[in-house]
Amino acid sequence: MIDPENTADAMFHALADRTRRDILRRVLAGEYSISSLAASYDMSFAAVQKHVAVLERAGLILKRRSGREQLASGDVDGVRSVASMLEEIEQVWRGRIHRMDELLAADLPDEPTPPKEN
Amino acid sequence: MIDPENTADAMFHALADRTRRDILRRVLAGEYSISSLAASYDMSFAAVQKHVAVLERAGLILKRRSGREQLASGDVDGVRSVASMLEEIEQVWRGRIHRMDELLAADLPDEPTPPKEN
DNA sequence: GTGTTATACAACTGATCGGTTGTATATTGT
DNA sequence: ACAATATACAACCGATCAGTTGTATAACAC
Repeated sequence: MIDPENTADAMFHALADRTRRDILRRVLAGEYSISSLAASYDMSFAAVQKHVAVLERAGLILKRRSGREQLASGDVDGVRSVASMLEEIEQVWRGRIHRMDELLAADLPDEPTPPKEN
Repeated sequence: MIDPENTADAMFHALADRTRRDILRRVLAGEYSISSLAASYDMSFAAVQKHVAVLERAGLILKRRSGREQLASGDVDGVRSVASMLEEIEQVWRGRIHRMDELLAADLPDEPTPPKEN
């Protein structure tokens, strides 16, 4: 189950909810117990607990026990791995531009390439 | 409906499905009709059509009519705007580190940097 | 001990999702 | 004119989702 596509599914799904994105921002700024997080939202404790579980399963946050509290903190490496997935996707587009450049170079063999793109 | 949170919902949701991510990679590499895309997947034409519609609503692809065909191509600006959302989220974490540094600096008021000399 | 707080988890519900089939409407090729 | 192709869209279905309530357990405070 280390399939990167499954990981991508879980990460993008976790990010596709604004409450979860808000929780992620909070716990990236500092450690929060689930109760203190739950106090910030107009929904039950159990609902917030589920959101935290989704973020944890996606590898976007880490939990640490401290007595009876469960402290959550954002996992910046998880966020970065999502960013690198997007970079890979964008790289496909750069490949297209590159191929277009080569095609133009073949059609106009004597033209020094004008500066391109971005 | 220019709420950036709604946009984020739509974009992350669109990316949270591997078939849609695969379609996005294809149409970032070049223009494809919906039929030609549909031929690549083991599902009905209508299912692929729905995936393309989700990607289009999320602002990740553009469609262009050509006769009876609908040609889809990836919108790299959409992909980049998702990446910048992630950068903003990661920036929250950088803020935490920055505050931690300031706290350490306050505890050690005479050491601006930790040089190891002497 | 009692009572309160923090968490975990199961069961339920309405809404949305990802897929299907079927039908309708243009467009193209003959 | 006709048949084949490309798309659009509605209706349906099982699965998952996002929320709820309720119950159970463990760690504090007194």
